[in-house]
Amino acid sequence: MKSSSQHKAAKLADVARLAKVSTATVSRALMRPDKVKPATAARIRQAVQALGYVAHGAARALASRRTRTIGAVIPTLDNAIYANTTHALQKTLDEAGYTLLLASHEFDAEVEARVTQTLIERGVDGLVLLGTSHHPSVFRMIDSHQVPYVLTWALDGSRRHPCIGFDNRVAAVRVTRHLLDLGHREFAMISGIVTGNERARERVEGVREGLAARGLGLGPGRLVEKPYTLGGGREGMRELLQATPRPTAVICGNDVLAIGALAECHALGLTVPGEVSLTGFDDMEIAAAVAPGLTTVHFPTEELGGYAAQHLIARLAGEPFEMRVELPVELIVRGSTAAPTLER
Amino acid sequence: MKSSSQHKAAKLADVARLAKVSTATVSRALMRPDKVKPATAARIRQAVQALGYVAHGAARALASRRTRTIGAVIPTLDNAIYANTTHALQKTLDEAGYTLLLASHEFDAEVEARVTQTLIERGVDGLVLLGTSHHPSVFRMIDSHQVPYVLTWALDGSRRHPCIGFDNRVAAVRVTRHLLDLGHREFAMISGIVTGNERARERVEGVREGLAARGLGLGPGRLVEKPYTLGGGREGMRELLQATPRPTAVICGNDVLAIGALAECHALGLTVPGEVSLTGFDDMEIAAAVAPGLTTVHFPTEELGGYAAQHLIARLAGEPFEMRVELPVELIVRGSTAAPTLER
DNA sequence: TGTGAAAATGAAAGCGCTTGCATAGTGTCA
DNA sequence: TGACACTATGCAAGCGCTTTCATTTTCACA
Repeated sequence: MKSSSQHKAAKLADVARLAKVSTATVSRALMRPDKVKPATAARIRQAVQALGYVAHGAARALASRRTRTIGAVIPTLDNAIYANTTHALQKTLDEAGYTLLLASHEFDAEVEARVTQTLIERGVDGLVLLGTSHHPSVFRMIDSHQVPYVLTWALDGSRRHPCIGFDNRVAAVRVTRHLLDLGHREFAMISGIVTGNERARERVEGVREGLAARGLGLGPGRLVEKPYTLGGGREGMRELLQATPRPTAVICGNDVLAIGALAECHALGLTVPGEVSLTGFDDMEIAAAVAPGLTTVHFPTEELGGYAAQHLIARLAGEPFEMRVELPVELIVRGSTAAPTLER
Repeated sequence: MKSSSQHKAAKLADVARLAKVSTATVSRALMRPDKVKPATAARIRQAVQALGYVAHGAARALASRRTRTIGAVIPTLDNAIYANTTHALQKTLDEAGYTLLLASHEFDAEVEARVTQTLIERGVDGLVLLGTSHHPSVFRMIDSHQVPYVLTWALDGSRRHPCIGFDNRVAAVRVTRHLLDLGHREFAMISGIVTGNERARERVEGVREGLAARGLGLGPGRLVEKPYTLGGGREGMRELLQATPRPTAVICGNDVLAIGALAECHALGLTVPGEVSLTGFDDMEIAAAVAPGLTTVHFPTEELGGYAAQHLIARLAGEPFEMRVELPVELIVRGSTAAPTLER
């Protein structure tokens, strides 16, 4: 805690000198220990220890032309559901010796393009993108720098991009059918903002499709778009309640919106599921803790993170990889949905 | 989307050739445009555009000995409260041309030391650490590499480290006093895991201090330690309810624990605040949305992120900086606390 | 139009590491 | 014990950029 402060950080040459070998050998001892005689390796390890040597990442990256860094661009940190995926991603990468470089863009396509450029500039070896819709310059940059990448959370319709994700449309169909089967006929939806977010869009489409199959639809004033916040959910609920006849089933674009909507129902003295049934998507931990429990769709988000990491790790190691992986989704029925009270 | 795929990424020399200037001039045009004649700069800009040139970060870092990267080590991504801070941090850094390198350790001190080393290896220009307790090797590495850093969320008692944070102890005293003033005498606490987490520890100390001032204390069986999850809160609540007399006021280590505890009360048919008053810390968005609203302590977490960024930006620019900034906390009283029902 | 100072540019030396190739050391088998 | 096949190490050439220093241009003013 004192001596070291004076000196500048040790470099490879210092270690080499102390261990009485060349820098080449030290480098090898650090990168592929099996290429070095055990005795030498031990001597080097000692020197590293003694000097507190830490490799200079930039120099290493420049010389080896790899950074052992993977970049991930996510919409926002402020959503536990991405946190799950990101955590699994980080963990799996870490175990393989890669570092995760994380960037978020708060649902702004321009910002996304900028941070992606920054990541490429930082020399990431691979890139994890969330969703399938991206600023054209994103794909252009990826293409011109030949950065291996994988799209996540959604499935690429064009089948041109490697992807690992869920079928959000099917998930929405399933929720809708559940409500239809309970007897609901008056539907409404609080969607997330669909601009540049095909996950949100597909969920709306799925609901429409599910309804259409029974000759129903989402009439005017029956679909509102709100940011993925509790406030958005409350506001959305308030707006939907203007319409007559009042919807008996409100499908929310994710659990956060649904819990906001639930809070608003409580505030308004509207019983759930008595007067209105509510559903979400994502199955966050809190969906089970609120009262009543939230009917929602479970997405294996951690698995997703692990798979995304494995995909890139395999690719970077020159191994074969899947172009398209679809993960299963599951409807979770809890207390927030029930048959509508027939009183008309 | 086609031509570029063939070539390898353009480098500085290619731009220089196309613009008919030296690499030095291109570099200057990119770094300090004012040092280059406008006409030349325009020509260079054009060449950059035409080639889709993106600077090689590692080379740049190696030559300039700065990465314009700041590292942040946070306990977990899976907590909206850190997401707030992190987002503000990222935003402020971004505006100053810095990139945030984020790492989490899931409350494991060994992992924290490892990721910190990785960040230093990656050559971060500065480091943001969360909390004041860290593995000794963390400070050793920081010290030997002379990395400017700042501790956040808590205030360093030793006054040796630059820090920006809150007085968690005082926050806890305030909550305790509020409950005492309502007339509570039977207290219990669900704390977060205190090992290596002085924020959690200080909150416990604050509660003890607040109680001691009125001649009370936290008896055996009245303090449980749980991880910061909803499940932790539920479990904690269940355990505390074993004791007799039953506590009338339960102080939770953060809002997540409190909401878990609230859910458990609902499940057990225990009314809040009728039979038991509940409080949290952090004032997450959801604290206002649950029913009843959660009494908690608000911490200006976004401000914290902004300040931390500014601190490092100033320092790296050679400007003066504050060694210690304390941010104010505020008690937010909502519906989850009330006077105890006197029935003994 | 000539002069000197300031502005703009270029040449070249690294930044700290990896890695291909050459060389030295080690062990094996006849 | 000598020759051969490895294995372990060293040498030195970059990786793509920034930056110092020297040189050339430019421009204001006389």
